[in-house]
Amino acid sequence: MTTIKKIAECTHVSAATVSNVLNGKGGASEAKAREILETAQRMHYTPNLLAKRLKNQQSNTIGIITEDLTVFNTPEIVDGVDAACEAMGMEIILGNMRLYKRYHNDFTDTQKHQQLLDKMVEHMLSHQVEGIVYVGYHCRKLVYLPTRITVPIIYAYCYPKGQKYPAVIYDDENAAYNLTTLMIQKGHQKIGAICGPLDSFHTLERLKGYQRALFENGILFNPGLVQYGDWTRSSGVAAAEVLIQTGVTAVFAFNDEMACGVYEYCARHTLKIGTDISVAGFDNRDVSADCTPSLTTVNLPLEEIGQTCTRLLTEAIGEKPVDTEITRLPCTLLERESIGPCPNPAK
Amino acid sequence: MTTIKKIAECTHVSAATVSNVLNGKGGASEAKAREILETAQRMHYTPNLLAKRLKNQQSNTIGIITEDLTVFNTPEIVDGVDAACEAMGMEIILGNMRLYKRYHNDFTDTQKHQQLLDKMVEHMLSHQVEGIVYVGYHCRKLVYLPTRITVPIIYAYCYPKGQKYPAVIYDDENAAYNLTTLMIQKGHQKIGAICGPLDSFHTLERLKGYQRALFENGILFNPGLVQYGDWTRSSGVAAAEVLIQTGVTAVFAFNDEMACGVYEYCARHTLKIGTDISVAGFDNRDVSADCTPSLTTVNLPLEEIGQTCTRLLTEAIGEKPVDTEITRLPCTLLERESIGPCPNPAK
DNA sequence: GTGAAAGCGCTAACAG
DNA sequence: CTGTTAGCGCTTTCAC
Repeated sequence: MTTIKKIAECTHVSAATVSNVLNGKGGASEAKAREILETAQRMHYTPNLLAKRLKNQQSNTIGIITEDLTVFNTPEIVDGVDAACEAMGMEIILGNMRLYKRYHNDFTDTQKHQQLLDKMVEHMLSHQVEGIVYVGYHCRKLVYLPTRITVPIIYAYCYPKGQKYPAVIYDDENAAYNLTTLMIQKGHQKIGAICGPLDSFHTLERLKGYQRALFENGILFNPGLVQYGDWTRSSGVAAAEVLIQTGVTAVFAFNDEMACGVYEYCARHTLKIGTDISVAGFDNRDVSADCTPSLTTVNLPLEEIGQTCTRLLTEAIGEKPVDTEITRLPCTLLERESIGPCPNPAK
Repeated sequence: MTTIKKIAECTHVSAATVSNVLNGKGGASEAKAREILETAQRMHYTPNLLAKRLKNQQSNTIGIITEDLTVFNTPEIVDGVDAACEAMGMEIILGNMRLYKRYHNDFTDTQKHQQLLDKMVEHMLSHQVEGIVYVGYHCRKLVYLPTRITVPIIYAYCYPKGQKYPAVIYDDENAAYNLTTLMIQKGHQKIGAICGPLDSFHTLERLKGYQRALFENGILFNPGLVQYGDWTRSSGVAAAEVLIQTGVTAVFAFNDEMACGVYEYCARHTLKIGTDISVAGFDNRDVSADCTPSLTTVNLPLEEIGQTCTRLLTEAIGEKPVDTEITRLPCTLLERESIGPCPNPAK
């Protein structure tokens, strides 16, 4: 381990001078400075961040707590936080609770979660983090919150009960509204919807957007055109079966997997997607770009969520007044091939 | 910030004693000890890890460098490393190079990569990591390696040129061999293969496994039954078209996406998968479980790769003799519904 | 049992 | 321009 002290010895100056030079603080003769720099290089000096931070009393680090890193949305969000941090010279430390792997969708054992979370927060605090980003693995109201936290925290892809802390999620409703509007613009009037479960936040929001688009275009909302799936492909197939028999010309599946189910149904019944029937999904999962015809879907601003969190967090760290609002980031419509004009525009 | 010193003041003992008690080192009267513990609790004492580690001269931390966190295999591997570390009281720090996002599949700009990597390693070293896991985003021979590294390093999902360092990958060949063997056991003799590009490590290995299975079962290898795709669904459709016309009864797609392409082709031509024709994929992507019929595929031991890396790394850190072998972890065959008996077992 | 002292690597304030 | 000193929070001898 090459230390400042060793360099000082070799160059016959004091540690302070070496420190100054290495940090570009000037205060050394041209010659000495060069000698020090060269020696540092030659001896492969690597500053010890632990010591530096201990001394400076600031870690320049924020903590990311993820509910589960292996769930599809999480890596992108972490990536966003990471990128933003890099850009502003901050660092991250990652704490993965592995909630999904441990408990799947069982969110009833609040106590266990609470315990895990508190341990995680404590751990982050031990690392002297200056703020924390909490990344949920699906959008929902969190019922457990850190018991004791001494730094700013911000929630991504979920939002805390009671709105005591800021949160960044995406705008489900407008995305669904835009997508439905696009279908209407293409001449579709009988548009089926394949929702997720009714108790899902996403279902509710997307349904609202769908309904608003219909309303604003003077189309009667027909509850018979709404089916409820469970986000799986097979539930999409089942819903498609029902919907297509009602004579819909377009189907809006609330996620890409269920949209694939619609594809499957159509393939079986030799309905040509984009011609005989239009289909849209949601989430922009890998498969949506790969299927044929490519699936029109909604891209989630995951990376932006991460970046926005970082920005808000650093503002909060900088003692700016924190507002505890929920920020909703817009999604982008990915118009691809699966939505075509209505085959029989005459109503 | 509650420090040991403050606790010492409050309890009228020295910092040394507080330290001893807090670390369960004994050397204090029952009464004093209890008082100290209580005070620490009450004042929400959180140990400062920076100071602790600086003093102890060991960080208990390993660094994970990922080529790109957002590529499908990476989070699982990171999760595996993380889990293993947690189990042995180690910590991780994550450094994401974002190679895929920055350059996509362009690995020609070696210099840039080299620079990024060196910066990353330097950064990790600054954090006093005791070892490094490098997570590639696809299996290949790495042409750039850290210029200077002073701690053990181990490669996951890729392997370094010249084999100077240990690596952990998975066993493509045996997985393909097992899968092909399964098809043969079900009576299939004309088995088509849809490979990835010929210059891919995965293609080569899997092809070897496929060929070995044929050979061991006395089936002539017919090059006409091998098609080359580019891992995308649409290339799977195209390959299926060719293969199925040759009269194959089973198709082994070298990834799930291309297998989905086969599904699509079959749906269009009303071929029933698992009955009229058997299909298998590789990778166990989400879609494979969701499609109908569910796709028989190969599960990649991603988490195990992470765990194995951690184990090997900690051994290396413990000064155990390091061997620089490539460890190949077995994949598991996920037998689902898409492979059925051969429709006309008479050859 | 308990505490004083020294020091991990680094920086900041101040003196020369 | 350069060095001395002190100290960040913690632990570890080694005396008492």
